[in-house]
Amino acid sequence: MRRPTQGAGNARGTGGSGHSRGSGGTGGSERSGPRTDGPRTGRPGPPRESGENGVTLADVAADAGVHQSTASRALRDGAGVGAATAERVRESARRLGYVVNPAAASLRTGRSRLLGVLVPRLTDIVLATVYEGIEAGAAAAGYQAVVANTRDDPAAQRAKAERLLALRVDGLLLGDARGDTTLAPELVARGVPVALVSRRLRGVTSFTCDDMLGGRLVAEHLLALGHHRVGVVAGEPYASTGVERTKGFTDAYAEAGVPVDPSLIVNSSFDVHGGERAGHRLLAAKPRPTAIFAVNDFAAIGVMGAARAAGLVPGRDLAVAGFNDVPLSAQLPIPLTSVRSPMREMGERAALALVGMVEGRGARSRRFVPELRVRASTAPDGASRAPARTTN
Amino acid sequence: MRRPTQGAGNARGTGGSGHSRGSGGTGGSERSGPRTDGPRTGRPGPPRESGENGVTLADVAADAGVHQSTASRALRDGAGVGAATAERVRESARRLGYVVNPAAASLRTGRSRLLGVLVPRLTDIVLATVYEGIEAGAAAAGYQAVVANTRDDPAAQRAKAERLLALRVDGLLLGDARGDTTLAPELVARGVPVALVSRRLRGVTSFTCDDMLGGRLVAEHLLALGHHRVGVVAGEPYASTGVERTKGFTDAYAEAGVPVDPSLIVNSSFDVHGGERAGHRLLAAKPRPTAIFAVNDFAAIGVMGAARAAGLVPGRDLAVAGFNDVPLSAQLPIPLTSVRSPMREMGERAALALVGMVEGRGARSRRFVPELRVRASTAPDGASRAPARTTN
DNA sequence: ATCGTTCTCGCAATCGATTGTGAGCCTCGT
DNA sequence: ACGAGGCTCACAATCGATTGCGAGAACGAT
Repeated sequence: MRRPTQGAGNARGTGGSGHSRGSGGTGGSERSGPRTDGPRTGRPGPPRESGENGVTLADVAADAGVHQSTASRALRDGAGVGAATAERVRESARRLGYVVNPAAASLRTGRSRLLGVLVPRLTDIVLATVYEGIEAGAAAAGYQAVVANTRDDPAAQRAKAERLLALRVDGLLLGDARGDTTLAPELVARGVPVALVSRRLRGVTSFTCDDMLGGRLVAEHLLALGHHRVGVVAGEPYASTGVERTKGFTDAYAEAGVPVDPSLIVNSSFDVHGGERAGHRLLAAKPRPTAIFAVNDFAAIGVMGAARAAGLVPGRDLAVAGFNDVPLSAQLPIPLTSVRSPMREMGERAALALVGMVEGRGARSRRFVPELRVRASTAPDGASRAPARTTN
Repeated sequence: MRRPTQGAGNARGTGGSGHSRGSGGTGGSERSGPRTDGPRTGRPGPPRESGENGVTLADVAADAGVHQSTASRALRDGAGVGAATAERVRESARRLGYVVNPAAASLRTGRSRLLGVLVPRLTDIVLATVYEGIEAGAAAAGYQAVVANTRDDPAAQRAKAERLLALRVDGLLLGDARGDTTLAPELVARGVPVALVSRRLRGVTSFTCDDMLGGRLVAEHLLALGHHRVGVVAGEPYASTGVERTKGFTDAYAEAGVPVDPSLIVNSSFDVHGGERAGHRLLAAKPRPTAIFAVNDFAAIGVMGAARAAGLVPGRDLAVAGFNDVPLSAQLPIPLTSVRSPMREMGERAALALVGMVEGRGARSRRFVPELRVRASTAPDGASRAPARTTN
């Protein structure tokens, strides 16, 4: 009795709910009835299976006995479609194993539901963890994340960003923002929805750890332990993470009336090797520092290696603290004192926020608060002062 | 002011190369000539900017003064298009900043140039490294890789695979194949181009390290050092990597007439924690083993931690060997003996091979040969035998 | 000078999903 | 009972790129 439209078997053995459709299928005309048979010159062959299983929206619509448009609406928000009809369509879709073709939808809507993500390198467990959060956040919002490694190389960043944009991602999440580069602002100026994770940049919404605070926490801890001559392995100068962790640390020391000797602040790469090199340099300083703060756990591990090479036992002869608290840090032979930052959550919130921007809801930057994790690598400075007790 | 459709200035000052085309534009009729003006009910509004910058193939064609089809061919392989014309089209595309819309192309061709990748977890540096290779290989072939973490959970593997398939990836690269699961074979049966990386599975083309050989290399090394009572941290039983490394190792020992005590072979997760637990168990064995082979570097680090906790110095009181030779291993306080596997290359070749399968060229499995890296963590067994010299 | 080949290029039809507009049909009020 | 107002649904037109087929041009051969 309802929409006569076409025949299309609907073989469901449902008993009642009589939507029998009066006119019946008239068994014939496959296509949409009367058609101004237009000029029929070309004879393009069909490309191939549509997608996963070849089931298209038209198939679902035919099966449910409704028009494609109705089926489409029913499968989306269901607005403007009767409850019963919607359910029938959903059932058909389920039974037929229908899966929307994102290419078709994207072509029509102009949105891909893809989020591009740029990271220095996924082999850096910190970024990998952040990415796990991004993936989860994106998925929760119905988006798919697509990552690319840029090795912190400006040219690669630009190239990968364009590549992702060519893929028509709806937005870009940058985990490799550099203070000495203009890529991020340029993208924003171009109207591309952009958000930063892990590293900050003025003028671009970002989701980061409160690195200044993190650095300060370490400083306060070392100060309480009586360390007055301290070194800092500061990371790369173009990354806000290292810069701000260092600043928070030195600010706190300065406020305590014990300014950090500038010559004891050295830059480095964020890996074990970089930390090792920096460690050697710091340990060769005239009065040797009694504690070293590395802005990254792996760099801290490198520092511990350098200490050993110098015949020092980390935690006894030299206090060492890191940052990020990667799982490995707590399992080290000499567990590493570190600052825990909610990496996964940062990624998740960043992804959700970017989706918000994409969908017109806008978003505000957010800084997550870090927590100090004291372990064996930082012990009271046996030489200069009375050890202060710290609740572990 | 958008696409000029017809005439379109083509402001190029090119002089000759007379491809004047008799009929010329005739500047008139917008649409395709005669048309049975169909009923014109709906009046759908334009969705939005097409993509990156709104430049479409039609714009390029108009700018170059050719038909879309010609422009399309010119920008692709250039087959069937005059050299001069092709160059002119390419120039227009370049100047206008044209970028193909993958959604449109995908819709028409049925192929997305997307490669789906499944890994247990990107926070595992081994897989992250493999993925770097995959990304590079895919990019080199003009494809984009899309990863998802499955945490080695069968349900998640299935869910993520379907998700990726729904995205219409052209093929799937599995880095998390489990021997106790049928997902991979099922996908193959469904006709989905599938390749495995890192782990193997009978009947599915894979790109792996020759893990048996790797295990054997470690065994030979430890045998040469005189270790007769050895333990194995074997990893997860569902991963071919751990299983085969263990088998290669025990086979070699058996062949040498020194079968490994089955009670000294314990499974474990592939991380530090797992290695630590397994290490404790092994070190509690009646006659304590003098050497332990962990099928994964992180597990080996855990073993070293367990050794320390037991008052043993790795490399002196207990030989420890790992597998994969991640960068960290060589930088450890006590550098770890490990087996180097070409992780990045494996990923790259796997991606290239998958592309080959997608494009109809097929591909054969391949096993990469590993290399032993001897370091301080394995020293001659001071107790039982005369140390054999090994060329480092 | 005429005919046949080989190239080039334009035509128009898709691919599958989305959506503004308007036409039915039902319900409810008076 | 009849009209108004609401809901539901169908129409058909896109989105942008690809492609089989055929027409026309250019060129060589006889």
